Amino acid sequence: MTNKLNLNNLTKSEEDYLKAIFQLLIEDASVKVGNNQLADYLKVSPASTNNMIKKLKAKGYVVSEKYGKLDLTERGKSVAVRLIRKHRLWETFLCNYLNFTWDEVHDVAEQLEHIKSRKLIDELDRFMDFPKKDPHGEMIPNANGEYSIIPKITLSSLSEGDVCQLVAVNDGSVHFLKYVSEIGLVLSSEIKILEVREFDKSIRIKFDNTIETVTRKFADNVFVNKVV
Amino acid sequence: MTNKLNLNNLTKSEEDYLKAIFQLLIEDASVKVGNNQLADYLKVSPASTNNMIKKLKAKGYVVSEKYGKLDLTERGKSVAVRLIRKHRLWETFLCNYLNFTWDEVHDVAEQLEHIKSRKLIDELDRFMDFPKKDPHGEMIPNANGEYSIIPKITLSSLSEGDVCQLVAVNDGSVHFLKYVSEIGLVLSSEIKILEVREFDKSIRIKFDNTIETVTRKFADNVFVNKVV
DNA sequence: TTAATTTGTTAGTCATAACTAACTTTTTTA
DNA sequence: TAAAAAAGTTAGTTATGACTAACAAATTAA
Ligand SMILES: [Mn+2]
Ligand SMILES: [Mn+2]
Ligand SMILES: [Mn+2]
Ligand SMILES: [Mn+2]
Repeated sequence: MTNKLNLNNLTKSEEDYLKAIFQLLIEDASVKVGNNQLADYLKVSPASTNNMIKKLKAKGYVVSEKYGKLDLTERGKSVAVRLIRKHRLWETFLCNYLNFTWDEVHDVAEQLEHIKSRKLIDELDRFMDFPKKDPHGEMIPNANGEYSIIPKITLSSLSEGDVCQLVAVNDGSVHFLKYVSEIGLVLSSEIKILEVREFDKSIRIKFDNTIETVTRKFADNVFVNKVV
Repeated sequence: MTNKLNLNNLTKSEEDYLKAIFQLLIEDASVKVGNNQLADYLKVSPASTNNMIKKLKAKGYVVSEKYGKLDLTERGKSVAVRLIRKHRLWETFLCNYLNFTWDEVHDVAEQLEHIKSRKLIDELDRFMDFPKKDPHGEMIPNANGEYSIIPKITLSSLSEGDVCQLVAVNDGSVHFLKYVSEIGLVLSSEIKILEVREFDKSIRIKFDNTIETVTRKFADNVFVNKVV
C-alpha cells in the first residue's frame, strides 16, 4: 500500500521545520541553507532533518536536489509566514494584555502559534487593533501574509563612531532579554559605538548617558538601524 | 533498559484521557466507568484505551484492577480539573472578546486547553475579571481547582407541568448549539413542560411566548434547574 | 447453572518523529 | 589532484498512540 500523504493538515513538527527553513533563508539570504545547518538550528540530528525534508518535498512545501541546498515553494513560504504572524500576534497579546514581560512570551508563543483557527488569529489581530510590531520590534505580517521587512543589521557589524537606533532584539533567549532590560536598553534607544576592542571584539557603547561594554555574542542579537 | 516514564509532562493524549474519565465519572456518579465506555466516549478502539490506561496507572493518575472499573487518583483529578478550567476560560474569552458565537468555541478550546503555562491561564482569568461561568453555563474552576457544581438535571427528565430554568447546554455539538439559538432559547430562559408525548418521548415546551416541540435527544443536552 | 453476550486484554501492525551508526557524495585544503 | 574534512544519506532502533483480530474473563439471560 502506498503511503498516504496529508497534504493540508500539517503536524506541529512539519510547521516548525518550515518556519525554521524560512528564518534561515531570510536571515542570511546570500548563503544557501543545507541539511546540517537546519539540524543545528532545530537541535535535532541531520538524519531527522533529512527525513523530514523528504516528506516536505513529497508534499510540495520544499524543493531541493539530492545533496543540494534547500528552498521553500510558495506554499511553504505561505505556511511559514502565517506561523510567524501567529507567533508575533500572541507575543504582543501576552505582553500588552496579560502582564507578561518580553522575556516570558516566546516559549508560550511557540505553543500558541500551532493552534489551528483562522478566525482566532484574525480576531485577536482586530482585538488589538492591528499592531504593526511585536514586543521585540519584529514586524507582524497582516492577514494576507504581507509585511514590510525593515532594514536591520546587527550591532556587532558596526564600527567605532557609528550611531544607530535599536530596532529589534532576538526573542529566543530569556537570559539575553533580561540582560537587555537590566542595562536599560529599550526599543528605539539611540546607541553610539565608542570602541570596538580588537582583543575579544567586545564593544563599548553609550546610550541615555549610560556607558556599557557588551560582548560580541550580545551584539549579534541586537538589531539596529544605522543613523550616522 | 526499563521504560522511562515522563511522570510530569503529560502528552495531549494523556490529558484528553484524564479529562474524559473525569467527565464520565461526574456525569453519572452512580455508574462505574469501564474501558469500553471510555473507548466509546473518545471514539477510539478499546485496545487503545486499554493501552493508555496501563500507562496512566503506571504514572499514578488512574487506579483500576484488572477487568475492573476505572477511577482517578487525586493527581488525576487535579489534571482533569485544570484542563476543564482552561477549556472554559478560553471559551469565555473567545465569546466575550473575539466575536465567536457559542457554537464556534468548543473546537478551538479543545486545542487551547493543552497550552502549558500557568501564568497564561491565570492572567487570562484576571484579564476577564474572574468569570464564574462559561458561554454554555458551565462553572469555571478557580486557580485552586475549586468550583461549585450547580444542581442540574436534563430537560428530558422532567414531567408535564414542570417549570424550570435553562442553566447550561452541552457544548460539544455545533449543530445542537445553533439549533438552541435559532429557536430563541438562552441561558436562564424559563421553560414550562406542556406535554411529554408517550409515542416518541418528544416534549412540547413553552418559553417567552414561544411554543416548540423538541426531541428526546435535544432535551438530553439541555440542563435545567427545576423551579416548580 | 449453563450458554450467550458483553466487556476487557493481548498480540501484532502502522504512522510519526526522534535517535545512532555507518556509509556516500561533495567540497576544501594541502 | 589526491587526501582530508564536511555535508548529506541510509539503515536500523525507539517511543507514542492509533488500529484490527484473536482471545479471556465477567456478566446476563435462558
Ligand atoms: Mn513551533
Ligand atoms: Mn518576537
Ligand atoms: Mn483536548
Ligand atoms: Mn463550554
